[in-house]
Order: sequence, then C-alpha cells, then structure tokens
Amino acid sequence: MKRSSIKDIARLARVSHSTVSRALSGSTLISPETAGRIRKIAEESGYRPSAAARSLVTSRTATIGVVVTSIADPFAAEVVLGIEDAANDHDYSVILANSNAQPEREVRVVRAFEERRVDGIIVTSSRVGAIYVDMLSQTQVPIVLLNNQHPSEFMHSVMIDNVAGGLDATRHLVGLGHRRIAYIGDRFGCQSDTERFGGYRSALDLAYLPFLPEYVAHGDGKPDGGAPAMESLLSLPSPPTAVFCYNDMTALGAIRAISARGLRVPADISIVGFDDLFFAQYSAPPLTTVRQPMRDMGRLALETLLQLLSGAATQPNIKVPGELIVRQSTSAPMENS
Amino acid sequence: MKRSSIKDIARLARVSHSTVSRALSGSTLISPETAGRIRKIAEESGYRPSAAARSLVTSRTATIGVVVTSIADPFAAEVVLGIEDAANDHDYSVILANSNAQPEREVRVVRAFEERRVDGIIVTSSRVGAIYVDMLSQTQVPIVLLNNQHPSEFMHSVMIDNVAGGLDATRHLVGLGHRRIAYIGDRFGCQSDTERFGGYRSALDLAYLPFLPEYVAHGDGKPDGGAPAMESLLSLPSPPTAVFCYNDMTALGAIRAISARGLRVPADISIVGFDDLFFAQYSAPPLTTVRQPMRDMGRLALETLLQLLSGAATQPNIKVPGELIVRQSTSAPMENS
DNA sequence: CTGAAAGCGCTTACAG
DNA sequence: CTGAAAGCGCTTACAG
Repeated sequence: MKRSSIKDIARLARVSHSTVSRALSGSTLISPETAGRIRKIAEESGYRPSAAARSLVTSRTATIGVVVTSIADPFAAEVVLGIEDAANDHDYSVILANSNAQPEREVRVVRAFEERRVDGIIVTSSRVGAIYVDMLSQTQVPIVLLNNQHPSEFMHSVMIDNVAGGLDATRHLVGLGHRRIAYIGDRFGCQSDTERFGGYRSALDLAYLPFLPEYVAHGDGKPDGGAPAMESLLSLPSPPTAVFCYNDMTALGAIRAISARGLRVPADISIVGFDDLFFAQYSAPPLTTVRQPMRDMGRLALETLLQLLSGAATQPNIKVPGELIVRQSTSAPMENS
Repeated sequence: MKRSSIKDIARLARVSHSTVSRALSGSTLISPETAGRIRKIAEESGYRPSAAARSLVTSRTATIGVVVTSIADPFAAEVVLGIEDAANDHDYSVILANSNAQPEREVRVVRAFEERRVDGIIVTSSRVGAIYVDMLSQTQVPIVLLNNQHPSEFMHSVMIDNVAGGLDATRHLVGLGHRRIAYIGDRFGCQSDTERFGGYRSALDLAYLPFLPEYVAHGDGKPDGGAPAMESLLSLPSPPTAVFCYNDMTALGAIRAISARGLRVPADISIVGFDDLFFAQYSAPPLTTVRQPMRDMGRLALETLLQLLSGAATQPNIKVPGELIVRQSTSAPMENS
C-alpha cells in the first residue's frame, strides 16, 4: 500500500492541500480549529511528509554526511556517536560512509553526498584532505574536519590539542624519572602525529633531555604496526625505559612486543598511549593515556556545522584539550636503568 | 552558487532535458554520439543528479536505515561496518540512528526513516521489537533484524547460533575438567541470553553435571554489570571454578571482580566470553570466547534486505555459526578445587 | 532517436 | 484565514 500524501489528507479534511501543508508545518495563518482537525486526521492516517518532496522545494535536506575511515575504529565510533546524538537533538539525520582510506572510495562517497544534497559534511581523521577542499569550492557545502589533516582556510575544524597532549604525556614520564624516552609515531606523517611528536620534543627540551633520532619509530596507528616499531626500539644498544605512543592502538602493539620479549610493563618499560579508548582501562596493564573527549568532539563538530548552516559567526578552528589519565602502564624506571 | 540541474545541461547540449535524463541514465534509445556529448558536458560542469527529485518519481531512495542501540558499542560498530560495506557495493547509502535503548527515541528514529522513505531497515540488537512490527504492517518497508528479540513471522532475521555457541563454550570448560561452571547472563532476558543459557544447560546435561540455580547470575551486557554478578558468585559457599559469560563485555567485568578479590584468571577461575570483540585478544588475560562473524552478519543482513527489495525468494531466518576461540582465560581447574 | 507533457509530493508567493 | 497556481528536478509514457 502506498503512503498517503498531503492530498489524501486534504481530501479527508475537505480543504486544499496548501492548507494541510500549512497546518502541519505550524503556520499561524491557519485557524486553530482547522489546524487541529487536520493534524488529527494526519495523525490517524499515519501520514508522514516526504522528506524528498520537501527538500526539493526548500533545498535543504536536514541531513549531514559523515565520512570515517572505518566505523569499526573505536575512535571513529565514539565520535560518530557524539555527532549522531547532537544531530538527533536538532532533527538532523546522519548519512554514514566508510572510506576505508581508499581514495577511489572517498571520491564515490563525496559523489553520493552531493547527489543526496547533504546540508553539510563532517570528515573524521581522514588522511585525504584535498578531495574535500575541491568539493567545498564546487558545492558550497560546509565541511567540518575533525582531527584532520591540515584544515585550510576554507575549512572549519575541531581538533584535539595534540601538542599539549604530547607534552603532558612525555612530562609525566620525565616526572617519573625516565631519561630514555622514545616515541612511536604514525608512519603516514599526518598532522596529529607531527603535533604529538612536537609535544614530545618540547617536553624533552624542557627537561634538558637530548633528542635522539633513534628513539623515534613508526607504526601505523594499529597494534600490528606498533609491535614491530617497539621491537626495533628494543633492539637498540641502549633501549628506552619509556615510550610515548601515537595512540592507544599503537600502545597495545608495543605492549605485545614487550611481553613477547619476556619483559614487563611498566616494570621494565613504561608505556603511554593517546585517545583513552574504552578498552584502555581493560588492557594488560591498564593504559596510561591522554584522553580525547571523543563524543564531545563529535557533538562540537556537528554544532559548528549547524552554526555554519545558520550563517552564524563561528570560530573556525576549535582546539579541545586532552587529559592525561594515569593508570598502571607507567612507573618509575628501574634503579639500574 | 546553485547546483546545475538537468535543464542547464540540456541548454548547454542543445537538447531537451528528457534527452539528458536518458543519456545520463544510459538509455539505449539515445544515439551514442549524442549520449557521449551530453555525458561529457555533464561531467565537465560537475553535474550531480538530485537523489531527492529522482526518488520522488521512482519512489525508491537507494537508502537503508540502520538502527543500533549505540554505535559506540563495538559489536554494533563491526556490524554496521559490514552493512555499510555491502551497501556501498550496491550503491545504497546508509542512514544511521542510535536508539540508546530509549523507546521514545526509537519512535523518533522510525518516524525519521519513514519520512526519508528508506527502502528498508536493519535493526541490530534492539530489545524493542514490537515497534518495528507495527511499522512494518503500516509501511511495507522490509525489515531485517540482526541478533534481535523474537523475529516474528513478518520479520526476516540474521542470528548467531546462540545455542551452539553456548554449548561449545561450556563444553570447552567441561573438557578442561571443570565441574562447577556458572553462567552470567543478561538481566534483560533477551532471546540471545535465553538461547546461550540453553546451550549452557545442554552442555551440563551432556556431561551429567547438575544444574545449580545459584550458579546463574545476571549482568547488563557491560563490564559494570558483569563485575557485581561475578562478586555474587564468588561469595557462594562453593564458588564456581569456571564461568561462561553472556558476552565479552560481561567477561571483562567478571575478570575485574576476580582480580579485585586477589584471584587470578585462569589459575583460580576460568572465564569464557561471547562475541570476540577486537580487544578480546588484548584483555588481561586474552579472552577465550565465541566469535561472532560480525561484519559478515552485517553484510548478510544487507543482502537479505536487497533480496527482499528485489522480490526474490529469501530464507527468512538465517542462522550463522559462531566459533570458539581458545585463548588464555581458560585452563584446567586447580587440583584442590 | 528525440521532444513535449504529465506528474511525483511538497512549499510558498499571490489573490481574495 | 483559505485556495489556485507555479515550481523544485527529475523520469517516463506518449507522440512523432
């Protein structure tokens, strides 16, 4: 059976379909009695306005497109939760698309968003930035980047304060007495990596600790990349006693590599992560890490987008502070280290 | 600047907009030269057909709605990844909605899906089933339930084989020599809980082990519910030596409670989970669990939906086998147990 | 092979 | 306060 349209309601209410439209949209032009009667009929017949028809004339869809590398990435999932939650509050829907970090797919995603005339787009943790810049210049669709590569002047963004986070993490290690502190970064050299590394460097400088290039290794942001990076550090003539990792996933891999060598965390080596993913508190040992307020960041991204849509003045680049969470993966170095 | 429409392309190509429509949709009616010329112009001007306008006449949207309790739940995230991935293959988009297990919100979600005229709906792990039954009867929109409450005769579903999973998990413990085996279920009494419990019972029966009601406790599917349930089991005069948990999250809480008592897993108590979430391999200790092929299940749900949409005959209730993954949270019981 | 016309379900000036 | 009319951007019989 076909869904009923505004005309069906009009017929039942013995008014014109224009009147129905007005009554249902809460126009003050309509007499309260008529409006009430129409709304009752619409309710009873289970009428649902067609979003497509409405958007065709209003040229807005109340839909925003969200691109994530993978929704199965816990960081992305938390961010999307925040976005969807906030969207729901404002009667917006979220169209989700995974890019899988495949450029070809990223292009298709953008096409799909354009065809669906999303009102705005949020891109989370993408390494591809250029494609969105192009899109923006062609479509006028506001875009908000979350923890993304180089937000340009055209782009609004929500970013964690990577520098301060890296600084806090590394200072925590310095404070525990570590002097040989390594960094396992992300081999793709994205902005967050550069900035977290920057925080690490600053902390070394502040403590008058020398920066040793051999104490920098690179993973891929996941455990399987973190493990070999840690192995290479362990093979050093004078291995580090503490490692600040680009993120929690990398830290998990690092811990795995350390255990594989028969060493213990934190007794032999301290580990700090970044993100504070849900399971950071359940890892072995529970992870000291820099917490990103992921849901809040998602919500903030959506609200920024909505402000952009309403034409309100917006702070173009929002920086959110992280928070060091100390758990059991860090301790003072051993005496003889 | 406004997006160009089919009319703009028609003007540029000096043809009617009908011809443009046909050329772009690959109609064989159009001469190859004309079609090529039109496509080239459309390409150059960055034309994107309006999905809304198209759907208004075709009365399909190539969109499916997905309801999850929370996208931040790792199980849901993996499932959604599978759905989105498969949807992408078939040029469908996914509208995502979190219900947060709030009935009021679940209703709004359904309304939004109706207004957007989604072609079909997938509901994952919802405790509310009735609302979707109602919707189905009103809208003809096919619905596929994934690991959901009571798939009725109107509903198609993809389910993990909970009974076999519970059976395997418990038999594994029996095989290790355990005789005092407990079960921590989900207090909401959903179908998967009932079925996993059923598998547990069968395994006890097969091993001629008595079923003891005091060996059944209830959590809430999350660590914070699993921990107190485990505590109550530990307070028993003769506590169990092994526990099969409703899911990995519950198992995490159980392990936490065990550690809090100064006991060890698996030396003192063996623990089996269910799901094999990503971090099950990184927990302390790595978790023995029943793996659900979450992505495949998501993909299967989408493909079932597409078959329903195409009117093809479909197997209404698909049961997917789980797989016992043995890690380090289980071992033989201590001698004196 | 191509075009003119109708229509999908809405919103919104324009009249009254 | 209400209605008739136009139009959003498409697709698709119907003619030719």
